[in-house]
Amino acid sequence: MIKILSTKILQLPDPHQSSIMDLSSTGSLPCHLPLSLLTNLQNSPTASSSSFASPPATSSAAPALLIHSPSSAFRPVIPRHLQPSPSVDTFYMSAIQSLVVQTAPEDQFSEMGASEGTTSLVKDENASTSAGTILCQVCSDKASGFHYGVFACEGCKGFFRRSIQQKLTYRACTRVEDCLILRNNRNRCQCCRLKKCLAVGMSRDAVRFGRVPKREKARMFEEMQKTNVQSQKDQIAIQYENLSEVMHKMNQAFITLQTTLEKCTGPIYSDRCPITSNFIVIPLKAAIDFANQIPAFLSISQADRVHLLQNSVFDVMLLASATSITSPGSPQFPPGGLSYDQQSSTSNSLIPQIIQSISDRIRQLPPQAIPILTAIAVCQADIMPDCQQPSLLSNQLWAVLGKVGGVNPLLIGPSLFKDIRSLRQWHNARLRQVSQIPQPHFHPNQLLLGLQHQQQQQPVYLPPAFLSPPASTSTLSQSSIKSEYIERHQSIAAMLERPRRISTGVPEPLNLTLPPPLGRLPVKLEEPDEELAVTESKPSVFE
Amino acid sequence: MIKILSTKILQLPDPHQSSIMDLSSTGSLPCHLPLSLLTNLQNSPTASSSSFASPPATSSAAPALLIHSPSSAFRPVIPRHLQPSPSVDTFYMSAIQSLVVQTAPEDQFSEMGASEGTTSLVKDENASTSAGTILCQVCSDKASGFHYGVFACEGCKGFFRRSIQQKLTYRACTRVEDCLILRNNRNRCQCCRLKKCLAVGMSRDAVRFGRVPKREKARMFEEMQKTNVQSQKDQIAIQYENLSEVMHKMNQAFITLQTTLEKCTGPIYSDRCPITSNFIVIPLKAAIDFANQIPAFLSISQADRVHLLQNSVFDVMLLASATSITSPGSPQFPPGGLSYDQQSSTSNSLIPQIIQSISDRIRQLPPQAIPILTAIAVCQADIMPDCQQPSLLSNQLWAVLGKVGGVNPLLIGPSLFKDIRSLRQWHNARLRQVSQIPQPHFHPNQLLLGLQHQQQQQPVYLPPAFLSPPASTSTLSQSSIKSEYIERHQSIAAMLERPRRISTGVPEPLNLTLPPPLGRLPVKLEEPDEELAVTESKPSVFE
DNA sequence: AAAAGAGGTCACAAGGTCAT
DNA sequence: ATGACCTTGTGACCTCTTTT
Ligand SMILES: [Zn+2]
Ligand SMILES: [Zn+2]
Ligand SMILES: [Zn+2]
Ligand SMILES: [Zn+2]
Repeated sequence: MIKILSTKILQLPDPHQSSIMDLSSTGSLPCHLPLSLLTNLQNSPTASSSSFASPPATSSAAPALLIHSPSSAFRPVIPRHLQPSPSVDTFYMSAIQSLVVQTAPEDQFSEMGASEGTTSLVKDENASTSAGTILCQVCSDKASGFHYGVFACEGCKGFFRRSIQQKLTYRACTRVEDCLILRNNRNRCQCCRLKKCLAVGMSRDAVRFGRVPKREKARMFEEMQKTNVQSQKDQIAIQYENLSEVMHKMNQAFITLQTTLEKCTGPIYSDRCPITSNFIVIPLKAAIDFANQIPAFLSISQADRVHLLQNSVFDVMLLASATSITSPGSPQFPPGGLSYDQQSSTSNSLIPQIIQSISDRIRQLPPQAIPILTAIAVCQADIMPDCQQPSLLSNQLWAVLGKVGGVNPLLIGPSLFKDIRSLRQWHNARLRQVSQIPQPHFHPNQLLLGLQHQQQQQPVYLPPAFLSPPASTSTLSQSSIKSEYIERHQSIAAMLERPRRISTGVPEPLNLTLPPPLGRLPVKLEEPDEELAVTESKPSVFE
Repeated sequence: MIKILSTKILQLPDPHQSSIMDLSSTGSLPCHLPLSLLTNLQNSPTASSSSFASPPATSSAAPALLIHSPSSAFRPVIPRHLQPSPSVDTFYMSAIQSLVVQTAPEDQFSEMGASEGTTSLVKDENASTSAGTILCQVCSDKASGFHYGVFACEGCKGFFRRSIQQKLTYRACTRVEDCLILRNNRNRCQCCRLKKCLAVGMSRDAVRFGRVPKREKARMFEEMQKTNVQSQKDQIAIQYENLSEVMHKMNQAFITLQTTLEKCTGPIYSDRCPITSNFIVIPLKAAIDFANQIPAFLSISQADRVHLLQNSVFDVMLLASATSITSPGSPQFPPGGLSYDQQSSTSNSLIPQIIQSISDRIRQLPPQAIPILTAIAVCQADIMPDCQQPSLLSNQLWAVLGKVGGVNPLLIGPSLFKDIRSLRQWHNARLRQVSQIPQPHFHPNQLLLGLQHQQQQQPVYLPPAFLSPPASTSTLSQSSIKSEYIERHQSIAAMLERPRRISTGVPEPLNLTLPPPLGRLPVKLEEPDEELAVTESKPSVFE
């Protein structure tokens, strides 16, 4: 019995350093925050699956929490037992989901239990690496079958056939004969393509005709799985080949993030639909835009992207605002500055101190390390055991960090993330706790983080959806409620320019390398078409 | 037990010339060696069974020659009576075994006598020709039964049926209508396939229905044996059809071997695990890689391959380094040149002279003959009476040698091999003799070949494992010692990239042959076939 | 009945075609 | 030159028939 050794993910920087802070201690040190945005952008508990079991007991009894209830339509009540994850701040969860998914869900299909239409659409788009489709062992395109002994796409099959029929010899590689062969670039270097074909075992002697023996199918499947893992690695690695390019891209994205965040400080007016407030959506969008600029971030699956972003917006905001150019460490950042409320009974007054400490530690790092650290914060926001793509990505980022930042960030990074995560968890717990003990005349976001306004102008109201139950679109059973959410998300999506959709997950590094359309164009017979040509056996024009 | 009648192997060049050298003579002529690698890569006695009884008599008198004792941890002592074969350099034996097998040894199976897991894996790969399955008389694939008067596989059965049903006429053969029909290429020439079908007696009139009387089965079995022998021949012959291709492949492999050997000269440090030294493993790997590039070498059984390589590494090194491009006959090859120690009491000082003489003779041969000669050295390293595959292979190689090198190499070759074999035997005897009297402060390789350092830089230490008892994984009974070896071999395997799987000549591309243990058994069980194959004396692995 | 081959079936791959 | 389709086999399984 041959055991397939799992491709061990090498964890570059092991977080062996322990946290230096204990969030359970108390104190009373008021402190100005340069991080006011944090008070408006929250995220969910880190491990949502672990908190599955026990939803808060008080949830179902929620009375009228808010005085200014903008519109009760924004607060659909969904029975707890239908909710898979009892996260509180479902508004942002849903908003992030919408912003990431960015494709209009199709209502007509989403009713059915298995969510046939929507789910398959979304899944098919980028789950080709992990799910059932077989990939070409040469270029990781979709394989059309088992050709010359390996799974190969039509392109590689034809290429190899031509190569061996007329014993073609190609011009030598312009590089070191190590070109990564992917769908996008498989036509750039014939030499390396043929080399890869031979390397994966293509051979005229290995042809297999006829029906596939059933006993071999399972083995083929295993083989294919390994290839998929490899192609995922390649897909990620190829986008980190050029270090300076990576750094430039990340720096630009980070600067954009910071400037966007600085511009969109403002109050949330409770008398308007909160979704229309730029104060809420723009920062979210900025964080997502930044994440999308992380090289190869769009190569990982959409579900993972959503999950990662839902768990890392806090961290991104913290890192971005702590090193903001206009307010490097000074409390000038919030126009109406906020400070933690040390009077709040349940608030931990050490929190401001901790935030300040974290900010200081961040600022002591070399400036070029910050964007990478922020990217890492996104990519390892949560441990996702069933998918290693984020780990591959964060490993790449750690490597970049080591190259540009030296050893110091590598050492500081893990403990820094640990502390940020602790802070995030405290924050989330606070959020949950507040939503469970509603008060009359409750001023949401004062309690939410134990904040109070120092300057009484510009009251900041959290949107009521903040306290809504989660609106996970895949688990909703009531269509009316669901469509409501869908409407919201569509409004969000419509407000923002539609990001380019990631075509079929893996092999599309978005704007990096545009695949030149070679060969005959596919006729593209969409499968849900009418049966116009189904009944007739051959609608061929030659007959 | 059924013995396969050996088809008389025609010995092309009969080694009628007698050896010109007598290794028992003595002398004292120091000599530089251009063959320093030989001092580090040894192999076992040629005929292990014959040298079983009497180690050299002078062995017991060796005094303490060496001062530096390497770490004794590498010298596990196993009682002599546990060792089936008294070969000394078991380290290399085991290493070769590991490198050839190239699959991680499976401890759980190798304990049992029949070696259920590992052996069956190995056997299945290339012993299908000799074992109990009936082969198709047309293409040597596994026959599915008696079709149209002959044993045929499903493919040939269907092909013939189609041919006679719709009286198909195929396009004429592009060659001389002499294509060898084998499983791998049976679809390349329909013309010759049909011709072969008719040649072996396929006919619509020969159909036979119903149950087969047991009387006939014996006769069928004999028929099958002939088919097996023929298929082995074909399998080898088909890989020697294209002479230029063969030559190109062999030349490339030989050049790779030489350059690899030249690069990995260096000392072996006794303070490190010798297995991690490239100086030891890389040359071994290079020799094996060269052998694997010999056309049809991988078509012979794995056990034979191991045996041949274990007995021919010495010869390969000698041939490769004697004709090394960078040091053609000059002593520049070893960085710290070595010479034979004429002071050693038991050393035969004629040896350097002999090596020099052999090297000179090798270099007088046409250059294109050297790779083939080296391949022949591998393939007829030892006489293996129970299997004629190596003989078939070396016959092919002799034929190639005659074509490209003319008659001279054919005449010189046999005597050259005889002398090399004598040298090898002397060398092995020396090795054995040294290892049997371990001394404190023993310096292995000075004694091993009676060498001393002329220039004191770059001391060359043989790894102590050189003197270890054999580590044949199947015969070791002490698990602790065994695991030690296994650990070593795994480290070897891990250090080297796994060789590409060969899809060429071998009937099965290696990893595809593993039966999947998933779910229920394949629809067609293997067992009923065996009754047909052999009457009752089948040592099936399934029983 | 049981065994075993003839013939059929049809999932599948090699090779050709030709718009791109 | 490429690659999406197409045609032409191929052969693993299946059913059916014949024999013991
Ligand atoms: Zn491909
Ligand atoms: Zn290239
Ligand atoms: Zn056949
Ligand atoms: Zn032919």
